[in-house]
Amino acid sequence: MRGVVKLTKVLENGRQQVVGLQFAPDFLGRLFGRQNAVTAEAASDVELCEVPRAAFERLVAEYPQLEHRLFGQILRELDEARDWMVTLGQKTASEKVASLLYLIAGHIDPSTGPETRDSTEFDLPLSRIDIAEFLGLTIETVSRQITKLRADQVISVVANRHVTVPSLNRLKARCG
Amino acid sequence: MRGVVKLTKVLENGRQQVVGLQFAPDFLGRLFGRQNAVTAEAASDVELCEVPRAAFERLVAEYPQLEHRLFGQILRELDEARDWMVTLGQKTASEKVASLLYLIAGHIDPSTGPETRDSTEFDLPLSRIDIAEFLGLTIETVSRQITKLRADQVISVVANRHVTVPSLNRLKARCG
DNA sequence: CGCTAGCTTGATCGAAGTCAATCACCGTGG
DNA sequence: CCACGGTGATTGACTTCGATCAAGCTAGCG
Repeated sequence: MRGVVKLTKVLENGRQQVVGLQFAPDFLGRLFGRQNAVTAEAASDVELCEVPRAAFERLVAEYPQLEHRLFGQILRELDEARDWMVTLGQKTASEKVASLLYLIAGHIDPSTGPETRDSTEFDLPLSRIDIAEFLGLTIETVSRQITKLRADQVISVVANRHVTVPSLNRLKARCG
Repeated sequence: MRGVVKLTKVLENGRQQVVGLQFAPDFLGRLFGRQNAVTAEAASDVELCEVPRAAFERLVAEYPQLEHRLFGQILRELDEARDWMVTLGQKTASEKVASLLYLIAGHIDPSTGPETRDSTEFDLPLSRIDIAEFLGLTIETVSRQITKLRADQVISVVANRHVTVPSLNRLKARCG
């Protein structure tokens, strides 16, 4: 209902990768008892609506339209995962950081009104560690790239978490 | 029905990322006229069964069970995409190459019988360029890592394409 | 006050990228 | 049959980007 949840996977040796962010009001959970689960963790304060698995699955089985809507969301998640694969595989560190900021800016904004504004601001739901794990970088590299973006006036940051973007297009231009 | 298809995405500047491989007998195509498409390209000789979009969508709308099966496949693809994000984000070059070989070994094998064998062999459906684009590496790095895997007796390669894996477990151990 | 957690900054190192040469394999045409 | 060019893969020398190691800095809090 509110907030940001991060989905992560770990490798035996402790390396960890954030594989997705879910913003309200997405559905969260494994359908059809599938394995290979990810770990879900609140990244900000969250408020959520819990439904017992059995009841939910009965509901889904009974109303194909509900399944259809869930299908739509999963398809969107698949597209986002693939977009992110491009970012992870092909972009430089600074492009990665810019891309993540751009992604968050686009999703977190509660004012879903006339999205014509070029400037925006938001609170980062992720720590530097989370960001590094999402981007496949170290926190030091993330920090340096944020510093650089700040030096180039692409963003400004107060209290390490609150980000102001004077021009989303300028930020987008940094995404590669 | 037969063969391997690769799904790719490109970045304006020409950088390209393979975001998925589809092995027979997967369904291939965009459901529900979604945007944000990927490019599908045959990676080996393929044989496929084409269905007109309109007829197919009518069929899906009419038989929820069909939609349910497609849902299952997409869920699997999402899991695979997320697994691959971990590989792209956290693994070293040689782990990436080993992971790709392991992935292909697991999917391409037509003998879906008693999968207890620890050794296998197959023809790579991908060129070095494709592999590099899948892994977010350069062809030179891919080549060096393959050479190293060969030197360490984890695989042997003939004619650049035919790969023999004496021990899948040994290969898996190289995946990180 | 000092302590801790999270972030930034600097110095150095190493894995992978870049540039370039060579090789192996083919199909084509003289 | 063999020279020729073309494509894809390998190998080597060098460079670079991001990781690692190591201090500081800042803010919140007991």
